[in-house]
Amino acid sequence: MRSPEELATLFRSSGRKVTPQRERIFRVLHGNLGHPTAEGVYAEIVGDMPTVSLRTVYQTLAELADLGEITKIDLGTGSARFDPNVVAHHHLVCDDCGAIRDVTAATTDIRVPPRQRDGFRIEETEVVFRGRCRDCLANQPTGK
Amino acid sequence: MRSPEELATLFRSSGRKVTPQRERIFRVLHGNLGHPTAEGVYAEIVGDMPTVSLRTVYQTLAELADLGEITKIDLGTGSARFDPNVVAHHHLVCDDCGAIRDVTAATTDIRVPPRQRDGFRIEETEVVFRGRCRDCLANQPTGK
DNA sequence: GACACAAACAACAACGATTGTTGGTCAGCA
DNA sequence: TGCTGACCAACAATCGTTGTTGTTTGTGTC
Repeated sequence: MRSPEELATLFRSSGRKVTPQRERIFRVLHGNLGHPTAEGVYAEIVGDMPTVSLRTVYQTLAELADLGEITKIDLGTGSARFDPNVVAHHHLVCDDCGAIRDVTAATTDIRVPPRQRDGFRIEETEVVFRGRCRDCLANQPTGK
Repeated sequence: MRSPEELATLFRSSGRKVTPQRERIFRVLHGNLGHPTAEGVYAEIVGDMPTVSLRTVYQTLAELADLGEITKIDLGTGSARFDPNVVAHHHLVCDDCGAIRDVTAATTDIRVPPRQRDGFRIEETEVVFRGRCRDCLANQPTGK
C-alpha cells in the first residue's frame, strides 16, 4: 500500500475525509508485515488515542480494501486479517498460534485442466501452507 | 468418507453411540459433492426429522472430522463447510454465490524455498482458486 | 427382555467477530 | 466563518458456532 500521505490524498480525491483516526490507522498499517486483525489495529491505537472505536477501524479497513490498498484475508484463524502487501504472494499459516507469514517466491505455475474448470473463470489463485511456525515448534517439540 | 454402515460401526467401536439423528447425517453426507454447511445439512434433515437440533449437527460433524472421515474447510464464505472427500484435492470458490467445486488434478510440486520457510514446518498445502462459476457468469455476463 | 449408565439429545444462552443504527461532531469547501 | 454531508463513538443486532443443563436413549450386561 502507499504511504500515509498518499493515502490521505487518495481519500480526499475520492470524496472521503481524512480524520486523525484514519491517519493513525494508515500509519499503523504502513509497512506492517504482521497481518494484523481489526482488533489488533485497534489495540495498537487505543492506548494513546482513546477516542477511537473498533467500528471506525473496521470501517476504515473496509474502505482501504475497496480502494485496493490492502487485502482482507480470511485464512480460518477466527478473524479476518488485513495485509498491506498487495503484490501477489501466498501465506504460511501456523495452526497453533495463527501467525501468518508471507511467501513471495513460492509456486510454479498452478493450473487447472479445462475439463475440471467447467466454465469457471479463475480470477485469483491463492496458496495456503499450513503447519507450525518455528516458535510453536520450539514450545512443543514433540508436535501436536 | 466411508459408508453410513461403516461409520456406524466405527462410531460404536470408538465408544460413541449411533442414534437416528447421526445415521441420518451420515446418509446426507455420503457421496455429497456439494460441500454443505452445518446449516445446510440441518435444513436437509429437519423437514422429515423435526426432532433434530442444529447443535447436534455441529456436534456430529465435529466428531466425523475428529475421526478423519470428513474435512472442515473454511474458505471465507461466511460459514465453515464440510467435505466428505478426504483425498487430497483443492477447491474452486465462486466469489459470487460461494459455490465450491473440487479440483483433483491440479498442481503438483508447490514448494517454498527453505530461506522463506524460516523454521516453519509445512504440514499441508491447500490451493484456493477464486473467481466466478459458470452459473454466475451466465447471470452477469459483463463480469463483476 | 430388563437394567444401569454414560453418551447424546433438544433447548436454550453465550460467545467472538462483524455490521447496522443513530444522534452528535467535524473536515473541507464556499 | 458557516454549511453540509461524511465521519465519529456508542450502542444494539446479527451470524455462525459452542457452552450448559436437565432429560432421553443407545448399548453392554445380566
